[in-house]
Amino acid sequence: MTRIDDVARRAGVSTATVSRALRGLPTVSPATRERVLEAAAELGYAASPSASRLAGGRSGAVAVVIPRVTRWFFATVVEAAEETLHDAGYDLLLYNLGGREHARQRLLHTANLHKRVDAVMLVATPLGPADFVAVTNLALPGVTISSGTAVPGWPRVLIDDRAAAAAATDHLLALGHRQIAHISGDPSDELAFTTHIDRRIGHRRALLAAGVQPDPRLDIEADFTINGGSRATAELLRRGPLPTAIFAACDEMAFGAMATLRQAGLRVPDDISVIGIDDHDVAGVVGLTTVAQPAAEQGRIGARLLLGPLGHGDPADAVEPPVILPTRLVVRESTAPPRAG
Amino acid sequence: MTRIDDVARRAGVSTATVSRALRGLPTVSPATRERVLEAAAELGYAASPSASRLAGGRSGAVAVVIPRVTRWFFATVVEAAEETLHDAGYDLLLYNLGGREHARQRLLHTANLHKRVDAVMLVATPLGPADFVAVTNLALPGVTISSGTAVPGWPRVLIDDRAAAAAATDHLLALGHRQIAHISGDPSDELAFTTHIDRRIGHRRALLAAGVQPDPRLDIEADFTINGGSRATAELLRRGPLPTAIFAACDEMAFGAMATLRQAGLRVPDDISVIGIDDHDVAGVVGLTTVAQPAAEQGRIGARLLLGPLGHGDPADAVEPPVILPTRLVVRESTAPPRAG
DNA sequence: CTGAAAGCGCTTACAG
DNA sequence: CTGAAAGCGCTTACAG
Repeated sequence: MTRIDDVARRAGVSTATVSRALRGLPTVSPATRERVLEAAAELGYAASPSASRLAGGRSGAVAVVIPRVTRWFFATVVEAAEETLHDAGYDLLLYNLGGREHARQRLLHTANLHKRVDAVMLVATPLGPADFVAVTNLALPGVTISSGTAVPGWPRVLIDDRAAAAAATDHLLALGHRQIAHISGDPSDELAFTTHIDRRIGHRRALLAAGVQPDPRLDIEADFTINGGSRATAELLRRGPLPTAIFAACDEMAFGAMATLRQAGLRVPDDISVIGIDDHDVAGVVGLTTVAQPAAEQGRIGARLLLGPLGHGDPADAVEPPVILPTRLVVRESTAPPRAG
Repeated sequence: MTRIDDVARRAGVSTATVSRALRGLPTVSPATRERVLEAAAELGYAASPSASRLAGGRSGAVAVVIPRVTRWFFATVVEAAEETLHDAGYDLLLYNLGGREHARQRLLHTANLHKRVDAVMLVATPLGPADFVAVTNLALPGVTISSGTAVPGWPRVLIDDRAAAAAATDHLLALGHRQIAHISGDPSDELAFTTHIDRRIGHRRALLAAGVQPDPRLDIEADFTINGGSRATAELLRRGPLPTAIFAACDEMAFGAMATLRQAGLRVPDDISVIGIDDHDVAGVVGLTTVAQPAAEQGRIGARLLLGPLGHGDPADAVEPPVILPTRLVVRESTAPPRAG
């Protein structure tokens, strides 16, 4: 493998100069820089990230921590972040927690992370008090996406989950629905993964604002997957009373709800309306009405905010107040007024 | 940060011994090992991957290269591989090519990759002749998933794409269909991403075996996404003649087809049948008949085959002939006999 | 603007 | 079974 001294020899300079020239430091004469770049290109040289990290502290990699790549929102965030990061020359270490508590522990409470990466992107990752301390002690730049709690010094990118949920519920209310079921996360699971909590709050507020008393029997929890939405809906059907509409806290759960309703012989929206949040790629296919959120944009903006402190960003990207992205209601065919009677 | 000599001091041994004890080398007395492990635990020590890589050559990371995380198959493969890899103590570097040719070039033709990772997992990644040489020169262990061409010395995990496609077409033929459209990839795009080529071959062979002459007007290309499937189907409707069934080379394109048919006022399966390949999570939701392939298993097996050469695997996992996983027809509601008349 | 030298934190022969 | 020492390939003060 070509090393830095191969380049140095070829360019007739010291390794220190090669290092400086390649990293674009200003303290190199244009002529020298040219010669170095040429030699490096001819040799197909690229600095060893390990050696760079050891000597200089920069690893050239960013950790992206998500709950599950197989969920639409997270895959979309990762895809956008990946492109931004790689374009800036950073590698992406993917940590898919997958609901495994030990995976979260291992990641957060290990000295390893900050020896490996220059920055961290935390996507909807629950942070208990101990985790919070661990993350803070990381002393790494970071960004938080779709996360209720703020990490000191880290920018945040998110949507207004309460407003998004309220918009969904308001849509159903405006159609005349009063028996509206809500499928969301486990309400007792506080941690800092506040998405489902905020969505539930937005839903209830919208209900109360319209003079509708929330019915606990219509409030059911699931795990934000299609299967979870199916099971929750089956439980809803079993339990009674039958709502006239279902508001699922994410599109995937709404898909599950639609499937289960269909299997139960109920038509959407004739018998029951369904609405979600996300605007998943498939939403258009099944005609799901939803509150769209910009997932790719959250990943892209998050990555850019990370690059700032790493010296690769546009200073204009450096914001302190949270970046709150807009959502919008997308009406399709899964919602309609409740049946008369 | 705690370093190896902190642990050495605390355990009353040399750094060499700490290194050996922590990596489980046999040349350490049980008593000493115990003391070292204890000291390391108390200090929360974890070796710096960069230093390890530099000194010993192992980076503790694996590169996973995929076309697009946002597609079901790839997300599922990545999720399974991630779990297997992290459980073995390896980090996962994600390279999402995203159809960007420069991303592929940069990745494959850069000296960087093998300075960063210990092994490579290539998922459905096209390899031109030059790429092929580059990958071979990497001199890294690797595995290939869902890829037509073999890299010398790398195990392969895949399904029999021709058989899977033939199974789909056979199902339609058995129902009585004769005008069967096929939506797949660009037939002129050979590279080594042979998935769509093999699926088309399987389809045509099934047709011919049943005495049906393939109609070029019913053969249309798309990009394996939902939108691609929509557009292809719109084109099919425009072009005529209307087929009685559509076989999409992946479920996502089938979803797009279903959506477009619905918008065109055509009912599935009454007016037209649709079948896919994958068994995407959503397939059950929309009642799509499909040929299921085990995506997570491909990721899991691929990761295990990678761990073997890295000294972490079960030797029993070391196979040379390609691992060909079974597929199976899953009949749902999107296929039915063609309308009489 | 450039170079010589030290040092980053490990692992690996080499001795014993 | 254990340790002293060299070395992995860079970057960074420190000089000049």
